[in-house]
Amino acid sequence: MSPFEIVAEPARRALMDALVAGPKPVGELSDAAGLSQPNTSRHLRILREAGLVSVTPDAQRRLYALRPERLIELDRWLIPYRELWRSSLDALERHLDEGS
Amino acid sequence: MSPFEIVAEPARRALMDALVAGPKPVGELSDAAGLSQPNTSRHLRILREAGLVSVTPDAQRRLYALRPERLIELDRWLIPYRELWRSSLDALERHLDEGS
DNA sequence: CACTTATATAAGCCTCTGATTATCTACGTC
DNA sequence: GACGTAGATAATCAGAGGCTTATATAAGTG
Repeated sequence: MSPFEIVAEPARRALMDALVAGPKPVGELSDAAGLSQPNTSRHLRILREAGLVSVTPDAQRRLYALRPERLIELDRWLIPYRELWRSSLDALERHLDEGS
Repeated sequence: MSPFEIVAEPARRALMDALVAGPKPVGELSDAAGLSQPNTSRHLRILREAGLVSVTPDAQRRLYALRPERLIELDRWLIPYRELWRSSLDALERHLDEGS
């Protein structure tokens, strides 16, 4: 599954956003993302298989952590578009500066 | 439809990629993206409704052009993750520099 | 005005995926 | 070793979305 598809799902973005602050067990992620426990596990599994999170067992809990490297692909795809919107924003700015 | 979902679809990324070079009519987009004509029209409609492309009639043709502004949302979402992978890449670099 | 080209829309099918409910496993505690 | 907690998995269901085929509109061309 491509990072694009992974990130398309709001539930998964919510989980990832909750992980930005640091590793968390499933229970906390479930609460933070407002997902049921099984659903949380399912999406975490998808994230894990896509290489976007890692797991380390901690007694009966599992600590999930972000592995953001695969998002670089997304970032690289954005590059040409970024330049486009920059130039259009620049144009707008110039337009405003002219006071016309 | 969120930009995340829009961009999740390979066919739509192909269309957008073809538009980076500049506006194009449907026929060229269809060829460039390797999509059937109706399918091309369908995805272009989705892109249009999401505000990612604009259309200007040109006789019996329709010229589609990129409107990349809405991708800014995607870019902003990436910011915290970008910092994470930067720091991990930096760590790797330091590690290699140490020659250990 | 018939014909062709360019594009849009409609209908239908099929697959994929997300959510829920219920169950199973593993670990810790008393 | 019974019980409670944390998490994973299975089964099922429902809905969304993609692709194709067929048809419609609209604008040029003879």
